[in-house]
Amino acid sequence: MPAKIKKLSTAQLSAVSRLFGVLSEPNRLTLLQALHDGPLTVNELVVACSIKQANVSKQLALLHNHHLVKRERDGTFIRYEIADPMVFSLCDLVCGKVAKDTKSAAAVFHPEI
Amino acid sequence: MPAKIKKLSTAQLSAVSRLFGVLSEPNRLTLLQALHDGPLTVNELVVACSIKQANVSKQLALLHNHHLVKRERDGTFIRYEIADPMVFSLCDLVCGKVAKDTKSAAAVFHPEI
DNA sequence: ACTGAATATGAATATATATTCATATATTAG
DNA sequence: CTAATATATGAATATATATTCATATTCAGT
Repeated sequence: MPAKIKKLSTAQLSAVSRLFGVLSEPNRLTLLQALHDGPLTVNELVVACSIKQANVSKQLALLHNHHLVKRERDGTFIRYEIADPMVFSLCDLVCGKVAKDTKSAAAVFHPEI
Repeated sequence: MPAKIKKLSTAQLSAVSRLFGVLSEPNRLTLLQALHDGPLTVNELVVACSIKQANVSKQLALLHNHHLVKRERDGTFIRYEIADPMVFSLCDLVCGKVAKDTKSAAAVFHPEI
């Protein structure tokens, strides 16, 4: 029997779901991943991720609104960086899950005896 | 300087984003939360969560496709339960993040000195 | 086989979100 | 102030997703 948990209010649930929503877009994950090793400017991200500049700007704005990245001006450049490394914990968990499911799906076709 | 990570392929990124997407919907989170304390039938979920039956069925199907819940027949009933408690780890992380951000947002209006 | 109850699903609609282009804003250098 | 460059944003479009209603399916009991 699982331990009791404090149930979230609908407001909390919608906040949580919104944050998950931010992570539910491949381009945004790509950007976060690119920022893993350190800060990058918008244009560096455009190049590194092969995403159009307008799109990069918008996705970064979204990530920034949700406090997942922070930014710092450097002349005409703006350097973005990870604001909360927690995103990587999240991605690790989900990634592990995905890997496990993929593996067991594969096992259906190649059962081990 | 953050440690190097193995970069995910675009296929992996899209799988990860899809799973986050599953968690990006308040009704689905409500259903998962309701299942936290143990298995429930579809109708019990309909009542507990105040979501229409057709919608509950569809969201459960989605959760099932992504191996987040499993089901078991019991006569005409179908009992759903959490398949992977990892979802609660995920929710805890995100919930903590949301709480922190909410708090610091509030601090803007009520700075401590 | 028929009935009633539980669950699932197709079609229609509404709503949100991503993407792109064109353009605006902001900053620095001259 | 002007030009050049980096970034952001508005408008338009395309695409996906949630929701609902009506109906189909599945199972137990008679």
